[in-house]
Amino acid sequence: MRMSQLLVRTLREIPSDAESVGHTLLVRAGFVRRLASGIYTLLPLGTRVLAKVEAIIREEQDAAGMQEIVMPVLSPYELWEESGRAAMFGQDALPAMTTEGRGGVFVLGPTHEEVATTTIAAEIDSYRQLPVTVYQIQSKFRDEARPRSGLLRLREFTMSDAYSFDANKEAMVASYDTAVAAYRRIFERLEIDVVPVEATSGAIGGDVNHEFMVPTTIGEDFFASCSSCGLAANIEAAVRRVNSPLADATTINAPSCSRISTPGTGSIEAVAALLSSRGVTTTSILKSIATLDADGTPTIIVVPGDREARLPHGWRLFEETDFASHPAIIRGFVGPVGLSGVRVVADESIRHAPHSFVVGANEADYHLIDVVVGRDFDPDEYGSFVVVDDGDSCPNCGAVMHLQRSVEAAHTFQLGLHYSSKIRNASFVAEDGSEQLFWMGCYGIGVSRLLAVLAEEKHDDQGLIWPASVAPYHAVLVAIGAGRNPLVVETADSAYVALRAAGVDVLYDDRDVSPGVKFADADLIGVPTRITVGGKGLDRGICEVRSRATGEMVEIPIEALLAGRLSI
RNA sequence: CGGGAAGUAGCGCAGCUUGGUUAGCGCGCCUGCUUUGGGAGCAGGAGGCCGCGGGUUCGAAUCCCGCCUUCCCGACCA
Repeated sequence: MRMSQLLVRTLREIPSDAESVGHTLLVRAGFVRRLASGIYTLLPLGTRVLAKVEAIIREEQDAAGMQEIVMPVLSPYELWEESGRAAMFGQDALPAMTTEGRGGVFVLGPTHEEVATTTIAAEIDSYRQLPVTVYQIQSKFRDEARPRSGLLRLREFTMSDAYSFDANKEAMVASYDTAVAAYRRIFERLEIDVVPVEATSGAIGGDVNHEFMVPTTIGEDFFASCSSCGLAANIEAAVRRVNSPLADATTINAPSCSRISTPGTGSIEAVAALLSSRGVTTTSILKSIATLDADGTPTIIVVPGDREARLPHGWRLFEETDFASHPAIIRGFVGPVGLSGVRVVADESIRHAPHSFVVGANEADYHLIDVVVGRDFDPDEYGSFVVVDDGDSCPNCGAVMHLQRSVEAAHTFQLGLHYSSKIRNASFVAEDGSEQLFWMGCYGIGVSRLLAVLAEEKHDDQGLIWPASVAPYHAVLVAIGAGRNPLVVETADSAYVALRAAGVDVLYDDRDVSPGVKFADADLIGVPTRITVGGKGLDRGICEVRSRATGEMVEIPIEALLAGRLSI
């Protein structure tokens, strides 16, 4: 490509809407432009990178036996009612992306489990046709409450999504492992360091699943990882080990519990402040959170006052209407003592606490003091119900865990029968002649997001530094003094032809601008190899070849360049 | 959805407090000349619904009200 023709405008100044360095560079170097919040156009350079990332994904998934298909962006609303996800996404998310068409309502797909299941169900009748894994690379639409950080969190973005169909659980696990292995190779080729972590399945459903996290400062996610055994889990799924029992109820010397007036203290901090004269701190208060568990059963989660409660997957916090229908539970003064008909679960760490606690009295403006766990209330269940923090103990080996800020680059799920049991006719005839449901898996890579991650992780003060595997061009040919030196033009033109003939993806900077501009743009855009042809070098029969990443520069004979070679 | 900030030329900004000539500056763009190995110089030029609507006023980029959009923090999140 001749740069004089390339649709690119580099910006010298920092765009006002860009916060992260990586995104700033993508904008300054002319890869992307914002159309609306969370909606971006990819200009030619950005498009080329995206295409190269997609090509790698295609190659590795094809090699793994996965087959590419193209499913529609639009899907009938009825399909989402069938799977139950119309209700799950709720009043806001799906309708916001719904289009009224002739003859029905169609959803702009946020993901494609329903469509994939329907598609495969129509094509596969027999176990003999299994296993099969299909994938597509396509736009997805999500009603993000808050798009952010450029390409990191978009309302419309490109995703590579794959769906596996198997005859039984063992086969599903095998397909899952195959897909995960393909993902690992993809990230290797992209030169992106990913950490597979255990995760929660969110709105997708299913049991076993992993996220591929990229540790980076622009991450909006956290995962906990063990410093010793390597266990890693998303913050939403991570649990901790509570070490050594410390005491039990019988050894605590506390008077029987009593009510105390605590007007207007709807928070742990307020209670601690009010009762500080009694030596009460946030750690001696129990935080009681009213929730509905995955089955809709009212459940109080009890955790130490200084910790954040972790809601297991599928649970949700009480809303106004829930408090209204459970009058015994008083917002701001929830407690585990004396509640009948309400399940209480507690974090393991309070089980053997060596002291009494302050808890909500389930009465407005009152708390209970001198509450002893095991004496005054007995949780129905103990578990790990706090959000893991830096320094907590690994549930596996007990070593210290650390939190890592990161971006979710991919997510893989073993769905089991989650969708095939809901979508009609998602079954096949098994070897024994019986009708069986598909065992499914689904897999997604956030392709657009990878550009943001790459830009953030691969740059220096001068600009972007693309890995060769995805760089928009392999090399940039810079002609110095082309406007006044016919020999430079002649040589550079010939080199451009020769390099292309040799299979080098080359960007030829033939613009009539100063050398400084050409060098600065070459660095900003981040093409891995820069070839400089100038009058001074021509006099000596050489040109310069420089590595963007290392700055290393070698001189090679003009003849080598004209033969399409970039080394001596 | 809660909190904060901001909308003035393609991009980045000043002007607004204290209303009043023709709304400025830098980058970019166009023309000419000079220049040419790390974002050149001189001269000339084009480009504005001052986010939108209403109000106050003789007069509004500037004051008041409403709305929209964008960014940040949080909530939420596949």
